[in-house]
Amino acid sequence: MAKSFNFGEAPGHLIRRAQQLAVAIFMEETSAFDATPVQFAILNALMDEPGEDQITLSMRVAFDPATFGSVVGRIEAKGWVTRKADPGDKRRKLLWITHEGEKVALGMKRAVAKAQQRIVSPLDASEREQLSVLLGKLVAGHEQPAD
Amino acid sequence: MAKSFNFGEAPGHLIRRAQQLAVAIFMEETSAFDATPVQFAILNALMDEPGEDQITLSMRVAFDPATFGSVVGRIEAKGWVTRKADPGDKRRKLLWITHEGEKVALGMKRAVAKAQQRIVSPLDASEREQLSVLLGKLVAGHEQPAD
DNA sequence: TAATTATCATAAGCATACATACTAATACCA
DNA sequence: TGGTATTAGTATGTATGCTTATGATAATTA
Repeated sequence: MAKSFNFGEAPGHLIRRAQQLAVAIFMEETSAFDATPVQFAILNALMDEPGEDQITLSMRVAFDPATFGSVVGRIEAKGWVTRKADPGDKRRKLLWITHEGEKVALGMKRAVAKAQQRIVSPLDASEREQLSVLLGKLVAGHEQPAD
Repeated sequence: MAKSFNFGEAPGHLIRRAQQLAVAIFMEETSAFDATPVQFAILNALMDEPGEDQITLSMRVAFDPATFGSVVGRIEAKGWVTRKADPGDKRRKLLWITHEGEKVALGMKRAVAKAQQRIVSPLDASEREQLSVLLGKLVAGHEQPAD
């Protein structure tokens, strides 16, 4: 009986490794663009919901609100989004994707799709489906309950 | 046909969410200890392979070697590990877990095990097994090939 | 053996994450 | 309506994670 905990096969470790791979592949496929996964996700979400405020958007894409502001600051500096104060609630800042930002996001779509495919490429079609279902269930199962 | 990419169901996004959850649960379960997941993993690995050098160890636990040094610096400051220059190869620094560090790691074992269980708690036994197999295959499939 | 190349480690810079604290503004409630 | 609780956003500090650069040391090769 080993003293150490068998970390290598623990779900937490496997998930972390998978995350490492996913990010690396994403960056590789989208290297022609100057955007990180998080930045793409924000642009992408803003195409669906232009004019959304930061907090709502950060929750929709499951990002930490505190970090979110600085990320938005970076893509704002690149001219991809615009921040405007909400006239009705001066605390809120509403986000709009610019023409330029939309062009970037649309241009990245193909590369992102390919990255997603590459991530699961070691698995066959049936296994990919299983993995999605299992991860979906895992994530959903932790969302509601205060466990 | 939506303009945006459906990020929410993409494997990359699900993996990121799962990773968020896993870290959060880990931190919750081990909050009584002053160690992060990465720090625990290093201590844990050092119990199996005392006297290993940083590069070898960082690869064994799949961490970025560049970051690894600073993490080790932090746990060294806590008195949990010791760094000694390798007399045979002055480039290398060998790592040893201290008595104190071993006590911490052993003390955390139970909490870590519970965290790992909680992570997969939304799944039943068969699903947990499936997830491990699938993630294992995913990770292994990306290890060798220069794809 | 000298020159080249590879390796270990650290440093610096950028990009997440997350907790906490703080300001400003809004909502709610007695 | 006055006071309190919430909420949006930012700031701060800590901890990863990755890339690139650099220094020191080894290993290899011409």
